[in-house]
Amino acid sequence: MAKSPMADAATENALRALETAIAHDIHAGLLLPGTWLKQIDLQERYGRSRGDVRRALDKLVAQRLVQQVHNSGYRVRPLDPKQLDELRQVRLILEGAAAETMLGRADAATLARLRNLAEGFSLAVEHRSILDQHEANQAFHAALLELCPNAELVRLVRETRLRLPSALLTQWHERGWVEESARHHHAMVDALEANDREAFCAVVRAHIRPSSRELAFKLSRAWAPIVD
Amino acid sequence: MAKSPMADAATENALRALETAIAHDIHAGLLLPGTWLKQIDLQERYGRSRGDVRRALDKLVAQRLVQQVHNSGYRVRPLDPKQLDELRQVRLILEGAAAETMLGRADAATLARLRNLAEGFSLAVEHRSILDQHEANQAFHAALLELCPNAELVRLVRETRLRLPSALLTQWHERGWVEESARHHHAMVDALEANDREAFCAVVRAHIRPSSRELAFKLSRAWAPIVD
DNA sequence: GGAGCCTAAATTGGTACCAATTTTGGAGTC
DNA sequence: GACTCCAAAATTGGTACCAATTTAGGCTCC
Repeated sequence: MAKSPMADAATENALRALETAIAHDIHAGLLLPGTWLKQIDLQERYGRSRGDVRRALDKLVAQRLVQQVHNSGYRVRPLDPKQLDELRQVRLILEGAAAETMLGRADAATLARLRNLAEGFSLAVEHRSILDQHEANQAFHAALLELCPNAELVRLVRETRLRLPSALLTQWHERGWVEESARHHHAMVDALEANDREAFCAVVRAHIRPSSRELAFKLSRAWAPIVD
Repeated sequence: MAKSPMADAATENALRALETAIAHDIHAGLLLPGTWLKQIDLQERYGRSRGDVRRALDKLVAQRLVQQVHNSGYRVRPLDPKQLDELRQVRLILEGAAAETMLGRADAATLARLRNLAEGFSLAVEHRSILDQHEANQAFHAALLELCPNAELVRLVRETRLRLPSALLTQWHERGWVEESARHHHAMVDALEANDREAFCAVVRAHIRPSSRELAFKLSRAWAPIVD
């Protein structure tokens, strides 16, 4: 019988789906940093076999979103303040560099789509739940990243963003931050449309800027330091 | 009985060791891009159980050094020219940013050590095998990276470097390249000692500069494109 | 009443086995 | 002689089982 790409894609997607499902729940704040991820619980929660759960957890360990302790299992990785600050710096480096590559690459249709997504986030900020805001924000940034021609850079940006518990961060930030983020999004599209490199990069950097030091402290002081 | 950190470290190191052993053989050119990594072969070659081999290969897949094809197994990931060029750009971004953070951080002892390693590479270039040159080069850059205070950035730089088949690259480059690399190393230490930011960053960038386009073509044309 | 120890349950991690799929080798046919 | 088809061997990937370790609960002793 001939090869069956359908089945291949199905199993591959199934495994990837579990991986992203767990990651999503971590980002949504359902699984807090420090939580122990018992294999039996995950197996029931997501309706998968234990082997699948183990493989997915191993992937998440490789992504540094989850930590494995021998004979104790997997836990959501608690980030210490130093690490959060370092990741913020890495985001500045990577997303700043990615921004440089995006100018002059957006056609009218793309600009319209980005405007739509920016407006979607603005609306979510006003009327919807924090989770919806999170989704809208991710949608905008995903669309923005598609402008970057360097696929490897895009992958690194995505992975780095995935390592920060964004849902928790926005939730705990000062009130004005989400509104400012919405303004940033519109400013980014404006700068892209005007092909203004300086302005665009400045906004991208400002978008990452907020210091998460005191926040990181709140997030981390309850858990033991990481020793890997 | 009390916890046994020794045993933990042992098993952990054992797994990591296998992972790095395979990665090393890939970089050394013993396992060429496109080679199928049969689990039985690896199991015999490194004297490990099949489970260990599978876990190590999964790690390498996560590092994008190895590719997994369902029902066909694992193969050394063939890089296409576009990807090599993109990785070169990412190296410029990351190592350039890392260089910015290194200035004013090297004390006399560290400078002496770096000089020693730079000289070690120069000697290897003149008198030793390509494999030794590769080792000496890695030793110098590992020591240099220790100057960067951002651990996350250091990790990214290491991972990105590990994704380029350096042994093959240096082997096939034009004759003068290794000698120029050796000069670069000395120039880096000089700039660090003089605390000359401009010069240091310029050398770091020049060290990555060589275009690998025609080389990438040679490396990749024999194998099918990557479709993940 | 509280601390310490010991037993039992639960959880993890590794190994062995088995089914599914691909590949290899050979026989038969055009 | 070359191509096709079929069967056997080999390899992969998943599942189930089992040992090792940790954790929880209860009992005893101080």
